[in-house]
Amino acid sequence: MTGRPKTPLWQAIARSLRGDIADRIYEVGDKLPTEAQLAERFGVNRHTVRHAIRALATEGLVRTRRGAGVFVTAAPTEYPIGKRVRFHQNIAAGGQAPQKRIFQIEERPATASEGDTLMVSRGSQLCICHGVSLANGTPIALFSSHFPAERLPGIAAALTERTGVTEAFRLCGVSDYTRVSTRISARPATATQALHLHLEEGAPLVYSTSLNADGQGCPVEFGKTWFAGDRVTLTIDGAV
Amino acid sequence: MTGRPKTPLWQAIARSLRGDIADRIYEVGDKLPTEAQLAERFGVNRHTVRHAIRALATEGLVRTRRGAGVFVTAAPTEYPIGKRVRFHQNIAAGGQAPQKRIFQIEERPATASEGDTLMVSRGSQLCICHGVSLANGTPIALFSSHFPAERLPGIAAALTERTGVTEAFRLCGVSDYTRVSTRISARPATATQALHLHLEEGAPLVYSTSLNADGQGCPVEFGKTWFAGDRVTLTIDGAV
DNA sequence: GGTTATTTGTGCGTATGTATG
DNA sequence: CCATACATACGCACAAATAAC
Repeated sequence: MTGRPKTPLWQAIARSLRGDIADRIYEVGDKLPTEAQLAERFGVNRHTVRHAIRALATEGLVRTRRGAGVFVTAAPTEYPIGKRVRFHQNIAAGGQAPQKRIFQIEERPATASEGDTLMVSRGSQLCICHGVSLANGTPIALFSSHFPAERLPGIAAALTERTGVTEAFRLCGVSDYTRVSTRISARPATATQALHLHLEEGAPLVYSTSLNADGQGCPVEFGKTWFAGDRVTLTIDGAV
Repeated sequence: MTGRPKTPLWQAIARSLRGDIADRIYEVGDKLPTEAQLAERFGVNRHTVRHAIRALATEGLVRTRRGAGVFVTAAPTEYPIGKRVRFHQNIAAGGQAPQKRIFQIEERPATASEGDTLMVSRGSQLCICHGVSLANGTPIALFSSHFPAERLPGIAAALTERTGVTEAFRLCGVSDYTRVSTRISARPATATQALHLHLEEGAPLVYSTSLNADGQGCPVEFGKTWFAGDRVTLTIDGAV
């Protein structure tokens, strides 16, 4: 034959439909084309389309109603990236309930490269916060935030008391902060990452590193974030 | 034992080192820690580290010199995203040779959603350009650019003659254009995408959709881009 | 320029888990 | 159930190239 289609047809179709939902070709609440129409579009049997739709339904992306059709119930979370990136605001603005779960708060001296990015001397104490971000109860990202502990007295305690980073910063005397830079690439999920994000090992993640600074341009946070690739869309407004 | 490490140790180590290079923890030209040091850091035998390094060497990321050490020879391409995104300038600014290969130029009427984003009526003619972008000869991204043909007379011919989109626009009377919005997520590579990008099927891609408009804010291009996740890092300057 | 310590490259032996027949 | 083959992983020893003194 032509080649060998390693991926089953129904998976390819599910992926295609998933992409259409992520691209807002089908908005939340929209009715998908009928199974017969989809079967014709993809050139497959209706059973194959049904298999794909069943997969999307178990993922919670669509809901089927007998006699009515298939309806989009959820779409990837929009996550705006700009000068002011606030997790809670970002998620809440999309009409979803933001939530954070902290795994561990670690304190250790900075390595040379960590010190460079945060503009502190090597060996200066760091406070590192590992956890997961959720929207509407489903995990969307893993994060590990690096804070310069000596510049932010009491940051570790503030992070455990308050859920938001913004509030924790305020307790440490940082009234405002802005995003200096963001770097984005894609990585496969490790076994442990997949576990926490409820994904398969090797599933594509959006890996982002970011630097936040206070009003004087002094770095206050260096963050690494692993977004579940099919559950989040980072958006960048041209104006930023 | 604890769990079952499905992925081989040497692959996990290779991935970790690959990430460190992408994060610029080890810059191009830097010497990696010795095999003995890495073996101690990862808690494995030196042979296992060697296996990982061999994998990185075949990828062209590092080069080994007996008696001297292991040196970083390449790192992911930096691709700045901002108000003015120009492929050739982006790649050239990083000291790499930009190149483009066009697979097909297609002309067909716009669907309803395509018309919405490009602000043309449904059924209005579109010019769609499929191809691959390369840096230093290695493919880094697949793209399909959608142009409103009626707004840009002669765009199809201009795209075949000139390599750059910027020059093609100029031929059609668009002297300048800026990035209106960018949307980013991660997707696994399909079989055909993997083929063109020289990746494994399912490898993580950064999937980006973008909208460019002319000086009057009139959309002139809607683009979809699939970046090879481990070969590109999108960077967003806070100031843009 | 020669000596020495460091570092990669190579070889062999052992053990384990997994897939195949 | 057993034999075989293969990939993974560890341990030890030594050769060869490099760099530093």
